[in-house]
Order: sequence, then structure tokens, then C-alpha cells
Amino acid sequence: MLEKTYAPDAVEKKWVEAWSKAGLFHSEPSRDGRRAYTVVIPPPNVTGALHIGHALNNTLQDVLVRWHRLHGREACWVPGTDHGGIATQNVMEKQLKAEKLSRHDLGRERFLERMQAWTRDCKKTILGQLTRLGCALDFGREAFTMDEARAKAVQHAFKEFYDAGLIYRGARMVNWCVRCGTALSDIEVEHEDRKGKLWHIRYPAEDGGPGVVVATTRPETMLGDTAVAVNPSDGRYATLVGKPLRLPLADRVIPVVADEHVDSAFGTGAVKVTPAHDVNDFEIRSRHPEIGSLQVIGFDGKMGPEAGRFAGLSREAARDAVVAALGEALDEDGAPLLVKTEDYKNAVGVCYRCQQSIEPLVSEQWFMKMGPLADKAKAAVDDGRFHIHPASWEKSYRNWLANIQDWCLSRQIWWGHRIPAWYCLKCNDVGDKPFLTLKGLKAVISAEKPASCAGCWGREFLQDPDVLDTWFSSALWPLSVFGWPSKEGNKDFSFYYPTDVLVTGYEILYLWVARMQMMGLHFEGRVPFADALIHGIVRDKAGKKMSKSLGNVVDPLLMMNKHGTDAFRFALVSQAHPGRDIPFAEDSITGPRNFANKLWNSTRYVLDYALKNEPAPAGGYPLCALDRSALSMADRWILARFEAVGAEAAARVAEYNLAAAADALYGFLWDEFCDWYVELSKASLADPARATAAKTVLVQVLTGTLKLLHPFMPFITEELYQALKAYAGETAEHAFQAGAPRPEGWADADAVAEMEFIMSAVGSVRATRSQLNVPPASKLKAFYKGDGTTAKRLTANSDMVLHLARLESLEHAQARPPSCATAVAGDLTIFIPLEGLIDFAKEKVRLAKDLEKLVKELAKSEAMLGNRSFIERAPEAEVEKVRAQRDQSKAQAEHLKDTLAALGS
RNA sequence: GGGCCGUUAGCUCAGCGGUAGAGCGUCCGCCUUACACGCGGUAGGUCGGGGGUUCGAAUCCCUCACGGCCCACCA
Repeated sequence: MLEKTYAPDAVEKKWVEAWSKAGLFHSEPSRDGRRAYTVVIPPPNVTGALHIGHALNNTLQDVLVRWHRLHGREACWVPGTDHGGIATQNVMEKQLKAEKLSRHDLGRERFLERMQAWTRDCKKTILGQLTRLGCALDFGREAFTMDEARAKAVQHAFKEFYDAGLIYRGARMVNWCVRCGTALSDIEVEHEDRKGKLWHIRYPAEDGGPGVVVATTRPETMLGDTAVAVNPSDGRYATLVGKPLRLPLADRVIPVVADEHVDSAFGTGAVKVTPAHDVNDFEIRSRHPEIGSLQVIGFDGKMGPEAGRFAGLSREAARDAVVAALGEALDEDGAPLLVKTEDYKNAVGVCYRCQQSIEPLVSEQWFMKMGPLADKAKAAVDDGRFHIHPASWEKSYRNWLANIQDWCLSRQIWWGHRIPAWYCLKCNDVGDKPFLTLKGLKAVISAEKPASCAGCWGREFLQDPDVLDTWFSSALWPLSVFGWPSKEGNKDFSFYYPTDVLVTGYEILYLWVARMQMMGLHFEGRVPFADALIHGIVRDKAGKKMSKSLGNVVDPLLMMNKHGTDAFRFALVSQAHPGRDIPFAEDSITGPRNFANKLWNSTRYVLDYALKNEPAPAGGYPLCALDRSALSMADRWILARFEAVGAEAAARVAEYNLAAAADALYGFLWDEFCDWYVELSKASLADPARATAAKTVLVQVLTGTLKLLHPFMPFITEELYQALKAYAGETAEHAFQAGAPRPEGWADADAVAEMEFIMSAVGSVRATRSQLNVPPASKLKAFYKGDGTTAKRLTANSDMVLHLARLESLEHAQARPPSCATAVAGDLTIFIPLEGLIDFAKEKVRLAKDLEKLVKELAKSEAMLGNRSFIERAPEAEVEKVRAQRDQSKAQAEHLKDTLAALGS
């Protein structure tokens, strides 16, 4: 006997343990001849516990994995975590800061030891949470982006790219985060609109003339100016080009150059040029090499020695100081050099890990040439080898690939894959210069320290101190988790690769998805997954992004503990509409929680009430044992509906609309199975001739629905599956291993139409009762008037109607009995004598209202049918539908008119 | 500066060419022997505005407005 209400705690705990003990989610290549269904987890960074976004991401994957396992595939879902580069190092540095330490206090080796220890704990937490969420991960395959196997893949890929000339080292302007102390790739820079100022500064001519006024948002960089640029076609400045200007605050003279890049219409039409600190200016210098470059801001974000009296100040302080100094500076005529200051809003590049503004700086870095790789990735979307769901993302994806820039790979941090490049100390003049400024180094690419230099036989080497962008190893993930590059005898790789689908959020579409596509296409010549399911972000109730600082984060563990994991999962999935973010309110779990309870009680009904807890017969109650022709209309109806819903859910899953699949199953179980079939079965069970069929249908449809719901709500469905499986004749030990219900041709349009009529007739009587305040408990006699198909349907199923509408009898009547209420069903009229109970004034108002509605509908239908274009151009089926509608409205209206006339006006 | 998405019932959202739907909330009545985490009933919308295409538009096209997001080297 089951308890009255479903209590998730114990059930979830029990199955988490049992599944783990049974190794239920372990996959083997080629087992039972099943085709692989492979999913690799987007490995969470080892930065802490999982958030609600992870819960969504992993629930969606779990639904897909379990669904496909149910449908006969050898599902393999690979778990793992990501070392997370800068993000994780930042977490550790924060911890150290609390101990008043920096990573430099520890030194590289001890720092990495601490990182390893932290990573171990963090992995445990993360995998524990995924287990708690019910994820059917193949835990034996756990991978980490920085473990030995993955390191091999990284080193191999790096060398291959290097040998192919796609990876190179060079001096370029990069996005430098002064707080994180490292270069970043372009996509790791976020753009934020910030309020700032636009300062207009006069640079007087060296000969004492007025010179030019330039406008800048970053006055501190003027200390590094080496020119002023104007557009060559700008007449205002034509005579100034080539003339020297005096750079205020610095004791220097700089030229005016002409460059096409300058927009004459913006500001004053003259731009100060700081090649060391601005990407555009860097470009201008490449066209005018003679102007040179002067770096005034260091990698630490402080003004360097070239900044003169401002040296040592932070960027921010230097800005204030420069502006203040300009404010006091006058030109030879005594006019202020700071001509104007205006408010200005501009987009500032910001580090995606620490939100500090990015400093463009020139340095020596490793880069990857992306053009050829991007072309292949673009071709894969263009020709349909790769699909993004929803497809609206494909346009942005293509666009990004088409405009791709080279990828800055090196990071000046410690936590990551060390770049496998070695510099012979004899061939390279390393000295004690900062590594970032070393130019023209000759590298030997090798995972291990080379034995000797091929050029000079030197044996002393310096390994590149930098590490790789964390996304480099992530990009190889679908390959590396299956042991790539090792392929010979690698059954895992040949069976599971390429994977089937990648599920992730749109925020890492370029950062990660695109790069996996590029790597997969480059190394294996095929896409690493043919489909990407891109889901939205879980936001707070008000639609704001969740963040610790806003204090609006929702802890998934808390939700699971409070409401049950299945309910939480279902709440997430049913709101995960393709292409939409999810504004998550805790209330939204209530419905799914109630639904879980509904499942629970449906099973209680079947086991305790319908089957009276009798032991299951051998083989259970199989559908094949039933005589199809002897089934009741309700049996045939629910079987038809069940099969249709199974197909509908499958279609929705196939198009990656999991919310719609969940909704279809929810509606079927609750609105059709429980509200109608279960109610009807109560009568059938009392009739020995129909009892076995009813039991069979109850058991089979319920068990089948539970199986289909299992991917969405694994715990409760497993629990109930265990209770039902003997009755259902199911042989699989766990719901996870069960087979999906197979289509057996239960489609039955007649039964569906008949049942729909019965439902509308019952609904009509119920509404009448309710509107006239007839006590639900009172059983009433009723009469119907009319004949034909609908009358036959009514009489053939009168016992159902009696039960559902709480009637005592339903008989044919030629005329309207006295003192009765009227209900309309199809083209029939149902009379319910209510002597003494009925308020005729009220009844008349009610009927008049119904009539009004009908008349409106009738007019609409007739208007359509009166439209010749409609008759001629609309498909015949549509016209027929309207005709049928017209006929019904007409008949019902007539009945109501008669009734109203009988009641007197 | 480009691009994408959204604007449908009080709220959150489905529907995306054939006479407006769900969940929650409202209101009314029910402890009807699976479930009050329930049952039955009810109210509530000119589908952001304006044009167009079509026999027919919430659904397709154009345009405007208001939100949100992504990309972008306008000082």
C-alpha cells in the first residue's frame, strides 16, 4: 500500500544509491547491438557548487539521454569538469587574499598543489550534485580537462596546429586584463556602456600656432601619443599635415599624419594617436611606421617611466592627474589647453572574469590562425551537417565565423595547460627581460623537455611560462573524452564519436560550441555533434540575471530538498521553451509537485483500488491478451490517445522542444487518463464482463505513461514502475532500461469522436447542474430528445454519462418534461427535471446567454459559407468543417429557442 | 553602427495561415470510497500600433513604438 501523498526524500535517496550500486548508467560499446546515443557534458568549471543554470542544462541532457535509452539507443553521457583557467585561479587568489597571501608568495609549484587539492574537493561536490539531480551519467568515464588523458590531447593538437602553420607566436596588440594579469582573447572581452567624458585638448603647433584640438575619452594615454591623425581629404587640416605639434604635459614634438581611418565628422576630426595603447592607433602606426610607439602604461596597470611625472600612478589616478594638469595649462596666448569637457557614453571593454576595464597592450603571445578552421565550420552549417536549435542562432553563428579574428591562446596565469614550447637557452637570448617582451624566440614544440637543441645541441631549455586559454582544452572535449588522439583499437572512440547532441547555453556559443566544431572538423573531418541544443538562461522571477551581488540566486539543492527533485526538474524543463530565457519563480514548482502527486495517486488507484493488491498473474496484464473487438469505447479511446501522445512527445523531443513534450505528457496523464478514463474505469471494474479489460488498460496505459515520463521525472517514475512492473509484464529491472511503448495500431478515429461527444454531453450536464446550483451529491433523472448518430452514441454509452454526470437515469423523451433545465450536446437536447429546485428566471437568463453565443457563432459560420471566394478557394475539408459547425450551431440554437418558448417569455 | 529575440487572459508563457490556449491566480459549488498537492463549474483577451498579402492573419510581408540580448577598433 502506498502512502496517500508522495514524499520524495526517501524515494530519491533510495534510487540514487541503488542506481549507483547497479552501475545502471554505465555504457558499453555495441552492447546488444544498440546504436550509440552520445552526449558529453559541458564540463562545469571547478569554481564551486553548481547553480540553477547547471541544473537546467543537465536536466535537459538527462531527459535526452534517458529518452533515447528508453527508445532503444545505447546511451552514453560522459561526465566531467573543466579546470576553468582564469575563473578558477581567481577563486583561489581570493582565498589566498583572505590569508593575506598572493600566489607569488607560494610560488608556482605550491600554488598548483593548492589548486589541485581545491579541484579534488570541487569535483566531488559537483558530481555529487549531478547525482542528486538524477543525472544518468556514466560515472566510470569521468574526465577532467586537465587530467593526463586530456593533456595528451591538448599537446597533440597544439603540435599538429603548430606544424600546420596555424599556431604562431608574435607581437600583437592584445586585450590585457591588468587585474588578472593576463592577455585575453577577443571573445573574452565584454562590452559595457559606461558613462564617461570626452575631453577636448589643444595640441599647439610647435611654431606657436593654434595647432589642433583632439577629443579623447582617455586623456592619460596622451603621454604616449606619437602623432595626431586627420583624414587626408579633410580640408580644415590640409595645411597642417606633416607639421609638428607640441604635446602638452610631455616635452615632446609629434607630427600630424593623414590617415583614412579618421572620421572627419566625429569630434574635431583630429585624433590623437597612441600606438601602444589603442588598437586603431596601433593600426595607424603600421601605416606610418615613422611615428613610432611609446608605452606609458605597464602590464600592472600603472603608469611606467615614460609617463614622466605621472609614473607610478594607476591608470585611473593618472587620468585625474592629467586632466587636472591640463586644466591649469595654458597655451602661448594664455588660452586653456583643456578646451572642453563633455559627458560621453561609450562602450568599454571589460574582462569577462573580473569586469575590470581592458587595457590594449602590445605583447608577445601565441596565436591561432582561425580563418581556415572557421571556413570549414561555416560550411558545416551551410550544408546542414550541423544544426543549431533553435535555428535563429545559426545566422549569428555564421556571422561570427565569417568575421573571425585570430585567437590569442596564451595566458599569463599558472592554472592551465602549460604551453608545450621550449626555448633553447643557447639559441635564444632570454636574459632577465620580462618574458612578455621577448621577441623572435625560436621554439621547440614538445610535451616533454627536449633532450637537446637540434640547432646547437644545447641541453638547457626554458619552458614557456604561459598556459593555454582554458577554452583550448574545452574545444577538444568531445574528442578527448574518448581517448583521442589514440584511435587504434580505441573502441570507445569508434563507437561513441561523433556525439549526437551538445546541450548548452547561448552565452558560450562562440567561446565553446564553434571551437569544438572547428576542432572536430579539422582533426576528424566531421562535425563532433550534428545538433546543438541552445537553451536560455535561468533568470530570477523579475527576469533579471541571477548574481551573488544582487542576492537573487536560487540554490538548486534547496529547491530539490523543499519540493522534490522531480518537481524541480519538471518545472525547469516545462519552462525551457526553445529560444527563451526562464524567469524562474519558486511557485512554478508547485504545479509539477502536484503533478508528481497525481502520478502517485493514479498508481495508488490502479494498485489498491483496481487491482485490490492482488498478486500479479504470471506475465501480468498484457494488452495482447485482450480481444480488441470486445473493448469498450473508453478503452479504445484511451489506447488511441495514449499512442498518439507517445508519438507527439517523440516528435517534440526529436525537434528538441522538450517543454512541449513534457506538456503533452502532462496533459494526457492528468486531463485524459485521470479525469476521464480513471473515472470511467470505476464503472467498468464493477462489471465482471469488462473488469479484466479495464484492469489491463489501466495498468498498461499508466505504466507506459510513466515510462515516457521517466526521462523528465526519473525518481517517482522509477518508484512507481517498480510497483507496477509485475502487473504490466515488464521485464526490465529499472525504468531506465525499459523499452518505450511500441505503436501497435491503436489509432481509432471512431472511438475518439464518440468519446469527444460523450465528454461534451457530460460537460454540458455538469455545467447546467453547477450553474443552477444543484448539489453535486444529488442524483438526477434526465431525458434526451433527438435521434441519429449522436443519440446512438449517447444510448450506447449511457452508463458512462450516468456515472460522470451523476445521473440516476437517462431516457428518451418525445417532448420536454415539465419543470426542467436544459442542456445541449451536439444536436441533442438533454432535459433535467428539477421540480422545486429550479429557478426559472435564472434558467431563462442562462439559456438566453447560451443562445446569444450560439447565434453569434451561427452568423459567423453563415457569413463564411456565404462568401463565394471562401467556398471556391478554401480547401474542401475546411469548408466541410464550417458546414458541420453551422449545422450544429443551428440545431442547438433551435433547441434553445424551443425551450425558451416553452418556458414563456 | 549591424544583427537577433520578445510584445497574446491579472501573472508566467504556449500556439506561429483556418472561428484564441495552458499553468498559476479570480469567482462559485463540492472532504463525490486514488488524490483538497484534489473534483466540477465560471469569469477574463479588438493576440503592442499602423499598413499590406490572402477566401481567411495572433500566425506571412512592410513599418512604427517599447523592452531585452548578441556582435562591433568610432577617438
